[in-house]
Amino acid sequence: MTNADITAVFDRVADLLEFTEANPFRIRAYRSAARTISSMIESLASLRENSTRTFTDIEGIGTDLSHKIEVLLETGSLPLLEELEASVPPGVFAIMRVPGLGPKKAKILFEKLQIESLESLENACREGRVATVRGFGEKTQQSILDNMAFAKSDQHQRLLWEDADGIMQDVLAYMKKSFAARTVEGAGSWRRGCETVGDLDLVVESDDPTTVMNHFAEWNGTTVVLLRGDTKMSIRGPRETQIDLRVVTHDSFGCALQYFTGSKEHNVLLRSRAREHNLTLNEYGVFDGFQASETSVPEKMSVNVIHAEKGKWIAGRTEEDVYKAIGLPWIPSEMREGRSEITLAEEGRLPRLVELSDVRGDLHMHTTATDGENTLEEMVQAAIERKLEYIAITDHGQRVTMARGLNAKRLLNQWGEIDRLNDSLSKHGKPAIVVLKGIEVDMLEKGGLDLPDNVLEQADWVVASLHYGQSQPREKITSRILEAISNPHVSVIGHPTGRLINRRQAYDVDMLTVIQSAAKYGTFLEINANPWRLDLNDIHAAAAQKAGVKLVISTDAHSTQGLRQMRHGILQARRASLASEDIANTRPLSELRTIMKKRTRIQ
DNA sequence: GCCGTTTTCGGCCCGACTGTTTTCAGTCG
Repeated sequence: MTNADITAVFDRVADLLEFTEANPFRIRAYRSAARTISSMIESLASLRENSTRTFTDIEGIGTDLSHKIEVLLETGSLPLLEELEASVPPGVFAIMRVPGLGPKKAKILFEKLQIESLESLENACREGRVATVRGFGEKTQQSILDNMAFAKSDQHQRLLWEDADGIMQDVLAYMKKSFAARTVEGAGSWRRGCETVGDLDLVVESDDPTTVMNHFAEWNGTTVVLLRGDTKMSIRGPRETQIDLRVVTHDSFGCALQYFTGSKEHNVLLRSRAREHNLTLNEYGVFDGFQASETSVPEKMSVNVIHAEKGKWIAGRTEEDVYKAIGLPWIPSEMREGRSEITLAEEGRLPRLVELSDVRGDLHMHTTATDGENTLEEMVQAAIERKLEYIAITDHGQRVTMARGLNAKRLLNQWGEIDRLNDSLSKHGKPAIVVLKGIEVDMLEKGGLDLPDNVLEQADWVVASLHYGQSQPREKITSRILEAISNPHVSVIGHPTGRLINRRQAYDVDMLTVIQSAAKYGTFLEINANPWRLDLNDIHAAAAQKAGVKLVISTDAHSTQGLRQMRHGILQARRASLASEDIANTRPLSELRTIMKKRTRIQ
């Protein structure tokens, strides 16, 4: 069983436990363990065989879950899961896809009306039977019918960050036009720079929530208002995306932004930490004591204070204030995943994360010589306009026949063109840009590369990628990649796992071994900035950095527009807690060449 | 089900909104 299999089992157990009135903290324990395991780079199976560590050394795994992992690795199944599957009717999970129906209501509907599919639920609503059940009413019945089409649709894939960003920029620009809105910020997984985004979150500072919410309702992207209270409102917007708005006062803005940025796990840790300091943290502020009196809350907060907190208000205007109040420096939003960021912050070891402006070169792109849309000259011109100091032209090698991949003759011709281009660029002193002679070679199905070493040795930069035979077994794929890593002419492994977000799984590769080998040979690993790829992902990139591997963030641009995708790779690198010094293409070209020479000395 | 220098038992983050109640449970984030 792989880590992904065990993650799936624990998540499934948690889902099923929701129906059994189990202790919610027990459910949380399964979810938390699943999350931790899914973000481990080392497989549990190999940890069991090779390591001196035991499963209980893993945060959130105690004796019970440790034993269950043993059973899973040994037998491939878990008795608890089988018991639960037998006791929970299949089909209730479909019912929970209706907004507003959770495990409790789904269970009641099954027990009272024997409903276990969306179809039987729809019929029961049309016949008025749902409204007769205690705890349900006419409004709930109508709401279920209204949401039936949404629940039946399987178009609920999370948006790519790039697509979410398009919607976010539109709605931010629109909300900033509201005269009642003093500050408008996007939060949630968009602000954390996640690969994909489920819904969008907006936080607005204002003393006049009604006006702000009216403005929101009138946005031309709003298709339906899902709910609306005094300070909180949700709409469905473009591409069926839910957009949540919270309106808060000046004194609460930092806390609200922090809270709605998440992640949930980060917030739980932060609030626990606040309690340890005898403080309470919520979206309105940091308060002295667990429970205190209503009187000392600032008057400006009166709108929000009805249910609330009572203690002395200490902080909340900015995120910096909030973190400071609980004894921490501000933590960049991309790091807030509840992994190790709070410990790093505590110990003053937060890295200065890499920024787009640190990037000096782009080392993976295509031209019309293969499957690019723009010529060599156009790509170079676009790179100059983006103020890059160097680029590598890396068209496909000959194996990629669909892209008219280059054989040795055509490649050498292209390199001749690049030589002439560099000459003309440097005719009047220091060139605006240096163009490296590169190639994206293919790691062949049977092993080896699709161009010979005597050609590759003439290259400035070689990307090795795997495009064919992606369904080969783990050992075979891994050995193809290890062979390329040890090839002295290969500079970097391109999109090392091959996954396409929402479209194609990563091929099965032993990433721990790949990383260790890349560290040994000084071969770089790529963070491919294409928004469908983002490959390596944050977990792998962080593990690579820890192992001493240098990373390269590349656009893999197939057009001049594609060069703009660098920002996605930067976000991914920031999620991996990477600093500028971890990224090879933030170096001046002379330094990059030095790092590359170091690796040839290892041979 | 996990965790621990106040604890091996008794905690575990916190609040808005809705619909259904007649004071609150369920859902969601």
